[in-house]
Amino acid sequence: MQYNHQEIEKKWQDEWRKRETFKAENNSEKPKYYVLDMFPYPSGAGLHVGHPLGYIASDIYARYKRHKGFNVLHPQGYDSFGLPAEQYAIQTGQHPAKTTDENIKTYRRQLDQIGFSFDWSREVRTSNPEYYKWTQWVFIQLFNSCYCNEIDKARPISDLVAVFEKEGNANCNTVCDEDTPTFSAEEWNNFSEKEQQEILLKYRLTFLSDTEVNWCPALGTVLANDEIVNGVSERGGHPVIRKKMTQWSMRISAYAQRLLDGLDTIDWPQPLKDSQTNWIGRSQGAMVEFKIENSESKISVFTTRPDTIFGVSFMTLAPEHELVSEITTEAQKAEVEAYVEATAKRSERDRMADVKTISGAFTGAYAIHPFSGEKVQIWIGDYVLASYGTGAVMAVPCGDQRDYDFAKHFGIDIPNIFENVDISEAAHADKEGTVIANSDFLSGLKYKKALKLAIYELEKKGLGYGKINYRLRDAVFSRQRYWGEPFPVYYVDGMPQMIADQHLPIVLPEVEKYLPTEDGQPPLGNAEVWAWDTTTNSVVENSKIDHETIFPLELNTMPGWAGSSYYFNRYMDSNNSSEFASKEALDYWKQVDLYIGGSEHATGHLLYARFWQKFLFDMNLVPVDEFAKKLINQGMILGTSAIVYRITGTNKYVSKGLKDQYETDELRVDVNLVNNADEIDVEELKNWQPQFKDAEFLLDEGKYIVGREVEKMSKRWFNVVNPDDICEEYGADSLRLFEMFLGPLEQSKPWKTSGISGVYSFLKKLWKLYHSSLEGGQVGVTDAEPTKDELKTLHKTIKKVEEDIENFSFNTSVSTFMIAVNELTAQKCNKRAILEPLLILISPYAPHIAEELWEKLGNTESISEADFPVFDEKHLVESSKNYPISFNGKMRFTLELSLDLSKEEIETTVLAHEKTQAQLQGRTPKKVIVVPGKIVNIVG
RNA sequence: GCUCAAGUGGCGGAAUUGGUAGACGCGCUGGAUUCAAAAUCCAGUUCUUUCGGGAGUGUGGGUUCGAUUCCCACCUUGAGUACCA
Repeated sequence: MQYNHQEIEKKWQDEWRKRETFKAENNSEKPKYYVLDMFPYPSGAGLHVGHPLGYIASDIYARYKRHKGFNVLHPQGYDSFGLPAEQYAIQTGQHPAKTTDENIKTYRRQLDQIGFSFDWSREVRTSNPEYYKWTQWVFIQLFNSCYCNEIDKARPISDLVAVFEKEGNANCNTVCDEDTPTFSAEEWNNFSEKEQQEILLKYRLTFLSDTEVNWCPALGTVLANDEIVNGVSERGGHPVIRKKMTQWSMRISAYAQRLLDGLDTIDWPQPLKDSQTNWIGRSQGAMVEFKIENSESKISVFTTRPDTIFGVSFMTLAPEHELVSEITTEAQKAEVEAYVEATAKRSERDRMADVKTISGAFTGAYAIHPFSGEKVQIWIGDYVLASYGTGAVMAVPCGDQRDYDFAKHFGIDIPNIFENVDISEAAHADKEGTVIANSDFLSGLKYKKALKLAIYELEKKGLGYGKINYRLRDAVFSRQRYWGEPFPVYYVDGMPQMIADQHLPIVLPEVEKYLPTEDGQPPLGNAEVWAWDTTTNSVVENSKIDHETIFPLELNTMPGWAGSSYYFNRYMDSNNSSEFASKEALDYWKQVDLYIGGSEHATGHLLYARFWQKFLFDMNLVPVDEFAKKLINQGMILGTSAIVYRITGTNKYVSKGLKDQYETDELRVDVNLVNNADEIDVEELKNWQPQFKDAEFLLDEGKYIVGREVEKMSKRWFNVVNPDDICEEYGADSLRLFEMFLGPLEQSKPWKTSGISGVYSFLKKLWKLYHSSLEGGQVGVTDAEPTKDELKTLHKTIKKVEEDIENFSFNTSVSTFMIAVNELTAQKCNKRAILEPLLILISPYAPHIAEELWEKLGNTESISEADFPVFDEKHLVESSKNYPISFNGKMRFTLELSLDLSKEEIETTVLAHEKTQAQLQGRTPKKVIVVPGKIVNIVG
């Protein structure tokens, strides 16, 4: 009987679906284990072989955990809001919901054919109203909360209102906007409703504000910082400019410290933690206030080096700083204005790319040094960023290279405040070991002491205070797009109002066009039925808006990361329509035990999701404040592009070996036309694209050999390999084994279809091993006692595979299986006691063939119900072993020694052997000393 | 620039409480089977050699009886980040 992967795989996929084999219950005697993949965005292109890598790994782990007696939750869903469906809609008029639905069907078919053990009864789709109802609900919870520094957690905004009514906000330690005014209880109570709402917006965890945003004109929308790469949009690579807009934001900065601290409690990859730490960017220092000569205004600066304050010889403001126009003197006005205008014109990208050119202008104004009272020039310069700290710096040219360069360039003084340090060539930025000099009360002190004393003196004199600054900005939450979650928000007199929970979801309205409106409104501005009737609590036609009972609804939608920031909680109880998950379900599953996904989400999804989880935890809505205990980043599978060489200016193509004889252009061609030996079928190529139809090909020994290039799998490089083709030809089990066999999970590696024949022939051998043990194709395994060698093979395999899975080294267990099958085939093993446990070991990796053979061995239950075999060391114990013997690390031989020899006996045996060796080689025997160790060590 | 990760045959990679480097697979070579091919099976495959051996895990040092593994310096590659005061 032949191994027919197509028949077997279809049979078991149907069977698993019918039997609901992988359905998880929300209560069980067994311990729980939650294995999650980052859910996919269902793109129109479908899956390529790179996508399932992480899913295969998590599936192996989930199946392994089931064998180990856990109640495993392993769900899957779709992150189905997103830009590509919307752009397709703009081009074709096709509703994004329809496109998305079709794409999901393709994804589901592709996922099913790989044989994943997902519990599909819990599927979520972020674009489903039943799902985004809860996204809107979380948004409302955030709106109704603020962050209290006193108890270091979020609390209801109503608590804050109570405080304001009683004592105003003077002593209120709650996170808020920097421009929040101070008021008394009396003032608060006298504020109008609108004024009160405006104040509260400065405290809410999601709030409206005029923010300078990253506006991408080509996409017609704003982008978050993590959606911008090298100054252009991550998607499409369009330029991004700064623009002021009224936007919803999330006050993630309130959680900066807890997001940092939480990293110590979770088992995530160090590089990922590092990049989150970097992104949050904590720096400890002080705020210092500088008075301005002949002015009421003051400049506050943030510095990490208050110990160097006596080295200040000038100050620099960002060109956008609000004091620039106020303090500039008549004489300098023209120069300063010209400079401000010039920098405004430069895009963010130019400014970033060009860090070497030093530019700036003197304002003519002077600040007063807080300690020495000396006059200090105030400059503006674009090396100071408006968006970090206060947008102003105290420049210490002797201690900071940028200040140094600026001072050198404009001929400003560079006072030296370090003992025995040469600053004629460059600034001295080292902290350790440096002694401060020429610094009044700080002179003679080292960095640590000087820092403390400087802050102490600043605070004592009321000139400043110690402060921790974070790079992490609040996250803009509004997108000018159609295909996203609508906000549950309407506007009364310009102030946002939340729609009550019981009226959710607010469903995305129909529009005729998916583009922004002509007057620049977001696409929802095209909707005709998009107003809120407060009497009926329903969405009604815009034409009815009267600003008395019927009000306009929010036109922006939520960003892509909204729906993905809590979905892991929703899976625990995804069909619950009255709560986002029941308390029982949340308390049972608690958090994700193993999360697998790409590292590209380090400062996006993974940071936002941690933020929401902490908020939900503060509000007692979830039981733990980190959503994923362990996380693994799977590497990317890269494509191996095929390149043909066209002789420049002609339609002639030369084989790779001949290309150096000509001047050629490189063109990528469909990788599927190339065979394992890098040879392309010229006839197929001619039919592939019209440009090759009449082309001439210069062959090398009758073959056209292509060049190869490893790069990201992408349609535009024609290097995409479709898993459908692989499953068709080799089967899902081969695909799964091969993807694991390619290399370490976390590493990026190129796909080369040629290698798959190895795992495919392994499966055929496995099939054969079981069939030669079955008499007449039926039951033939014997219940006879296995031999020592058979037991050794089995237990060695159990040990290795168990270790491999626990360490996520899935690549090496595939080798282990191959060795085991080869050994058992050689031993002609037909013992049930060996063959059954072996199948269980293999089943997480190659579940279909394992199920089929399991059934053939006479089992009626699914193999996924079987217990993982128990390793027994006694089968591996040997009586003797070959030991390496070395003399001075030079000469080596091996000697079989009994395991229970004493040290003296070993010495005698080795010496005897050495004597024989020496005699044979005609030399004098060396002295032998036994050095204790795992392996016997002998030194001459 | 800074942070992190990684450098092992023709290729993907294995081996790390320091102990026979190159498991396993691909590719390649030879053989068996076949009219032939595919498939399958067997043998070989780090380099070098005067067939005794010698060299060998990016480079140069160090620790050790012994280093792919530990330490120092350097080189290369990849990833992230970037005027963060």
